[in-house]
Amino acid sequence: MTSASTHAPVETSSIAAAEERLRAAGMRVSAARRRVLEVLLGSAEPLRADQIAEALGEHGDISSVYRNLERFEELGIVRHVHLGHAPGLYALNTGSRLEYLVCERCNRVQAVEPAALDAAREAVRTGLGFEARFDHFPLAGLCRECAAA
Amino acid sequence: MTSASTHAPVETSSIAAAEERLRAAGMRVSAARRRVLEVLLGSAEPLRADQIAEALGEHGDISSVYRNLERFEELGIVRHVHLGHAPGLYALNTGSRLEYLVCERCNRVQAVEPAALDAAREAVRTGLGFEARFDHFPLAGLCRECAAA
DNA sequence: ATACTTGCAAATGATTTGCCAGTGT
DNA sequence: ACACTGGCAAATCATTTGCAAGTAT
Repeated sequence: MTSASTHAPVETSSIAAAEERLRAAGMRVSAARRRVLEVLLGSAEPLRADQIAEALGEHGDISSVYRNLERFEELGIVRHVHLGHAPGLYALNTGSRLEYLVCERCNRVQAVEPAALDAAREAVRTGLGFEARFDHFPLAGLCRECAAA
Repeated sequence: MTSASTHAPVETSSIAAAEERLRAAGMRVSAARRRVLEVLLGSAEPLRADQIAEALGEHGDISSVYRNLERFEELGIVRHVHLGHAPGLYALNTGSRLEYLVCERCNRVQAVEPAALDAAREAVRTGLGFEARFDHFPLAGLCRECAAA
């Protein structure tokens, strides 16, 4: 693997691959960066920047966290989502990127495989020539329960 | 960004209706409120709170603008949209509510009639039991031009 | 050695809140 | 009169930036 491409998703759950990508980009592998990656890897769900900073302990500085998340994102190591009005949520960029539905009434978040929204995507593409994505900004509306009311 | 002051005839009907709603709710019809309504009525596109405050002139106070927009929204007189990362945009709540598409690459905003997204809405409803809405949070993705690249 | 990074403070942008004088009813 | 409002300052929340000291390579 000598690829110099920087935007292919990280196909691994290991930190080592991310570190290699950092070095390949001429960036340094610091303890703070390793810890951020560990925290993200250890979480089942996307996290807020302040949650990550807190998880880093006493030395968790939120501005450094934001800075590193931004750099990780430029390298394709990390992705973030905006669910409703809430602050951004960050996660490792694994191969399987989920898409999200958010209920505007109960605020419940539903994560689905992209295939679940392919029909809708196709409808938008054929109707408006627009390629819909629900992995950064979610699809908003009313969940089944709230729509009933 | 359209000029709020206009030489075109102002439709006072919707303002009058809004004022009536205010009175019905036990709220007062102040000069500041009337002016906010006039500014919104005079604009072809939704406006940011600071644009409204500026349009009010020297004594345009943004916190009052936010407070009044919030109250207007509770009464159904006004509604707001979040287009991408930008601040909220406010408009009078007319009968015809548009839905929005935002390109994540070029940030272009496309306003469409709800019918244009009915096929997509139907696909989401039948597939996931979710009632999609694109009038508060827009549909994000890539516009035709950006999708080509 | 020398960039790159960190941590802290301070700035920013959007929105909200506290307070009190002012005004609509 | 009286409660509701407006304006101003200050607070909040999420995020960004400046900078001096620290560290990876």
